[in-house]
Amino acid sequence: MIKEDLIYEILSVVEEIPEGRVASYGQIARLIGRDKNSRLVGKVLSMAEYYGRYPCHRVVNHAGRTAPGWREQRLLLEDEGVEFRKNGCVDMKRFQWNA
DNA sequence: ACTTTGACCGGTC
DNA sequence: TGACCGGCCAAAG
Repeated sequence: MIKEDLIYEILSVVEEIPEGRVASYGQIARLIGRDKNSRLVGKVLSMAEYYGRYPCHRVVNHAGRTAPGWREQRLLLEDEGVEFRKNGCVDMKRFQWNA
């Protein structure tokens, strides 16, 4: 089990990510004052569907890599205008959300 | 109490 | 970017 308050904090931040923008796990972790818990953020997001409808597809790792085993994520982002490089990574330089 | 496991991160080269 | 590496920390076994 993961603490409810932690889940709420993470999801409330994810909810703020604007369309056509992406955020990294570490970035989320920092925004909730837990800069060292980026891995937990990923864990929570992996079950985000269970807690409600959140734009969890706008979260990638620091290199701009999309989540493993989730092919749809890339399409969802492209629909919002986020561009990918040949290697399959988001162009963080241009699309990372500056909160 | 100890070990392993993750949708991870920041230096450094 | 990319590869390599040591660090992080809650959870589950």
